[in-house]
Amino acid sequence: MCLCVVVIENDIFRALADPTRRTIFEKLAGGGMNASKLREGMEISQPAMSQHLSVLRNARLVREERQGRFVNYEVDPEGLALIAQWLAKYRAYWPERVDALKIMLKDMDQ
Amino acid sequence: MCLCVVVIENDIFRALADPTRRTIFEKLAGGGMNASKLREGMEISQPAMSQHLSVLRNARLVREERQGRFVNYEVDPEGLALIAQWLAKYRAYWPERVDALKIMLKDMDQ
DNA sequence: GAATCATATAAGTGTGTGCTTATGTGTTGT
DNA sequence: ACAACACATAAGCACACACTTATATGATTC
Repeated sequence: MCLCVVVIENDIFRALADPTRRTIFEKLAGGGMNASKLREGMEISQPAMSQHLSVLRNARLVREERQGRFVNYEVDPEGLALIAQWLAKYRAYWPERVDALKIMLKDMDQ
Repeated sequence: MCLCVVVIENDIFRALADPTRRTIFEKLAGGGMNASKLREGMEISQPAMSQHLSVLRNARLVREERQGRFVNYEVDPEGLALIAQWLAKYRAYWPERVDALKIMLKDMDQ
């Protein structure tokens, strides 16, 4: 595995280690939106949100798109793919508890 | 989702956020072994290893089994299943980059 | 039962992380 | 041009984290 992937892998897991960032990511998974809208109902300062988004962006979990003076954020599949790739390395250990995985597979395999 | 899963989810991502712990986990994925053997070729102190294993154990990523005065460690599929479960929530975003996932699926679906 | 070995825990320390307040940058509207 | 707005960055601070050394626990061997 090349160095760059390992480095990003590190960024990904570190990004997801924070519960606030996981919440932000989950929110974005429901549909892209700008930073202000993300803050709604979250009790988080504007700089804090900006910093979290920066971390998620560096981890390829989120990507941005300028739209006028707003910046629209959305889930970046790249990061998720890298997690899946990491997880795939350990598939030998999956069969012991496949309930969640079965669902995952059924939805993918069409 | 129940609180306990969220808490463990947090433990999992925090555990994997450390590169040394990911290395330990990867080593164990190659086959269970005791803490002393894990240290071989790793340049890590005995207490540090013990602490890392404790974190991985709390995250359900690793489980222990006393064998005399040794403690054998091995991958706990529980943690991996929880990651897969977390990842499954975002499967809507997978199709955009499925190369790694395709492999994952092919190996599972038998 | 005393010495030894494998591992765990305790306490202390330097560094990283997530927050804060303050300010900078870039865009829209008047 | 300038005010208002959305967001980013800078600097500082409290706390978490990964390490260290020292010591404790628990199991084997002599």
